[in-house]
Amino acid sequence: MPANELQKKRRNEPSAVRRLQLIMAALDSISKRGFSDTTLKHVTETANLSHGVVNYHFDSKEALYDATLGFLAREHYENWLHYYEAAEPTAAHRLSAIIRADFDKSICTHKRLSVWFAFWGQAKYRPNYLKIHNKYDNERYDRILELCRELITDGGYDDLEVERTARAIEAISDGAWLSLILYPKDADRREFRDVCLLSLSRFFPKHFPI
Amino acid sequence: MPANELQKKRRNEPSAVRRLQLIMAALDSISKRGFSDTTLKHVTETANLSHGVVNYHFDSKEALYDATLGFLAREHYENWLHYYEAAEPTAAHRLSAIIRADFDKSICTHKRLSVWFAFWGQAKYRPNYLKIHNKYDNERYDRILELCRELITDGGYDDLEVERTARAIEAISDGAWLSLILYPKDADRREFRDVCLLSLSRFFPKHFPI
Amino acid sequence: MPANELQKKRRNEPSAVRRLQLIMAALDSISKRGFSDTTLKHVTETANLSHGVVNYHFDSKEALYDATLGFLAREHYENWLHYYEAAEPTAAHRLSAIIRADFDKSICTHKRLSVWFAFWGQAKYRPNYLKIHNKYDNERYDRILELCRELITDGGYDDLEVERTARAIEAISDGAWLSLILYPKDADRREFRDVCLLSLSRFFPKHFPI
Amino acid sequence: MPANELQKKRRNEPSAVRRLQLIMAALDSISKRGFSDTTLKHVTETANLSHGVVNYHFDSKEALYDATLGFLAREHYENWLHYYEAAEPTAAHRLSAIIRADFDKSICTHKRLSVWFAFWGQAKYRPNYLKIHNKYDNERYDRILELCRELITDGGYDDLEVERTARAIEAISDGAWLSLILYPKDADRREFRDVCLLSLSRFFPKHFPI
DNA sequence: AATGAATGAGCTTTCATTCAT
DNA sequence: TATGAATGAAAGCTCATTCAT
Repeated sequence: MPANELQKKRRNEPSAVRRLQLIMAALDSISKRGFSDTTLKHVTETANLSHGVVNYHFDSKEALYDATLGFLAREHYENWLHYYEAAEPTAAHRLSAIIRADFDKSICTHKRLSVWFAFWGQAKYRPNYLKIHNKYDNERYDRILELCRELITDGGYDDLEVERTARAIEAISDGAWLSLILYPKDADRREFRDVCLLSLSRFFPKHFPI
Repeated sequence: MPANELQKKRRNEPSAVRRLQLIMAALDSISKRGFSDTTLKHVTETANLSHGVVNYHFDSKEALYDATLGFLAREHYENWLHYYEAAEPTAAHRLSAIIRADFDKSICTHKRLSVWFAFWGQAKYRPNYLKIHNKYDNERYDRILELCRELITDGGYDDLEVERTARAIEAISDGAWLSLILYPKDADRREFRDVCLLSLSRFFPKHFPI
Repeated sequence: MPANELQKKRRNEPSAVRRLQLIMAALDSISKRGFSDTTLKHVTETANLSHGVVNYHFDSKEALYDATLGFLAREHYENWLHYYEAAEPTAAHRLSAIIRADFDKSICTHKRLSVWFAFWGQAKYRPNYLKIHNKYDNERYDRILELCRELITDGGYDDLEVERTARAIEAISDGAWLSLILYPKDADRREFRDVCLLSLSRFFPKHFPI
Repeated sequence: MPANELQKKRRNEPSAVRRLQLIMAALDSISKRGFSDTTLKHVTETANLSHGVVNYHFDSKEALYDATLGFLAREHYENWLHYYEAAEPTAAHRLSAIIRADFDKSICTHKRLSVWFAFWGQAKYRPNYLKIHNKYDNERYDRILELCRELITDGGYDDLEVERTARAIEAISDGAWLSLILYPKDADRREFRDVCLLSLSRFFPKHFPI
């Protein structure tokens, strides 16, 4: 297809496509340069679009970032939900699925991880980010909590307090991601998945025998 | 104290004092506004100094940030080392001490945590930050690893792989911090300390009975 | 013309027009204030444009200065070439033309002369300036050299060394410009043109009888 | 002499010595970096003195520059006067002496030339510079004029107009300096001296036979 | 006399946003 | 819808000058 055909084609694309195109470009640029060094010029150049287009499709740079985080959060949500639903319908398999989901090849990429941390680094100052993130993530915690409750009841782990257990499990998978960013050399996606699974087996040894 | 007294006092302060003053102001401003929204104007206004001082005492804004992270990392280092040395000289007590140190009142403040994450959010794009951070933090991991090895040998936890265990423990305490930032409402310093200690007891039940 | 008409007109001007506009404004400002006291604020105010345009159309202030010198050098080049080509096709007329060109009303203005010396005053420290200048000026020297050679052969001035003669002639016309700057009161464009022509007649008396 | 002796000694030096020290340092820095890139920090570092010292000995940076140009102009003046007085007391020898003086090893250095042009590049905008320069240089022109008058009368060069001739000779020696700056590669002090002397011989062939 | 920390006006440059086309 | 020239606020940084010591 000659260049001007492509041009024409792009002209007529519906707004939603253009928005997604910009979100992907933002993702790319933030992952490469970080948050504070990403400019709209970078984003539009990455997307091969003109400079003015961002403020046409988004109210502001902030709005684009909100949408980008929204995309990331939704993608994350859909991924673990898919793992969850595909797992055998036992609490142990489901909990394991939720954890393993976070280390899926499509989710646990360098690019995405660095953008996650870029956002988290700003979470405290941008209530929006926190809101968008929690909107999706609270459900994950609730699900983990519920599964822990089932396992504790089922396994008779009398000394385990449900909430603390759920918190610990969530902390471990977040911490694993942080390690993947901070020690990119030695860190490996699958290795850290196994670190998390090892932890599960320590909490629920009857359900996760080694 | 009248203004010109203050003026007098400020002049000819040794350079190190002024540097620390600026670092503290940077810490304050970053914790309030985040990384990309902090300007030198904010910093100098917080420190009640003139605009030009920063570039007099530091080569650049970047250099001030390096120094700020350095301060934070060193403070963190000295804190856990102090806990470590004050603990009873057994592996279990020492490991517990290193973990508890991270939740010390002086270290685990909202202000500091938010700055930590601000830095981590940039770690990938600023090799400097990573270097400064790792310079201090590698030793902590090594110590954790060593203590895990002792505990595993001592307790006969044959099914525990040392490195993975150490990684899990480190991940849990990092993840706890992340939770403290992301869910500031429900999250409590002491609660998350106990989450971490609970995890320890799951890994080494003989050494950390509940 | 009402202000918003002007506004309209200014928008979407082709880039080349805006660049030239900025170059002319730079020329103006440098001629008034000199090199080190010219700021982009002066330039944009002279051009009645907003502050940001310079860095939109030029990479930097330095790049604007390069373009300004380039403009000046090219204008100078085209001027003497025009004189040269319009002259009767004899060596004597042509040499005279090249010299007289430098004192043309459009070239030998106070404004331009002062900018030339502003640049020359920086030539040693900015290799760029020298390069741009020499790119055009070398050809002038080569032409002078060639014409001197013809005249010497033709007139049998056996005691004249070609290169030295050409150098002397070039030096005289440069020195005349310098005098026009240094003694602006007594100095007159036409007077110094005649000083140069007098010198020609001393070097080649047979060709330039008085 | 140990360092602190030197220190002591410097402390007690009279003001004039310190002023000269700063002027030499300014000369050095301007010749290396040019006018607009020279800062007082450079100057004081070159002079191995403390930052604040310039404003103690001079009213302002401008005042230091005035003094620097004054030094240069006076040195130039004394140099040609010395040549003049040392020459055989004939008009021809004296004129030749004034010209040759400008190419003396101590005067015609890269360093000094570049500073001269830096000043000339600013001459138009700083009446002070022009005043300081002319204060010394007018006398040189008057002397050249007088000598030309003698030579014209003596040699019976009836077609030579005195003022124009003097102007031409002055222009040639200034232009030679400009060439030495603009074409530093091929240009040689002695070569350009000879270019000037060649010109003299063209104006006054009876007095300067080749 | 000399020092060097401190000041602050003013510089160049960046960049989100606007808007005529 | 899309473009990209234009805007101008605000950033980091420089540096002549001041001044307590």
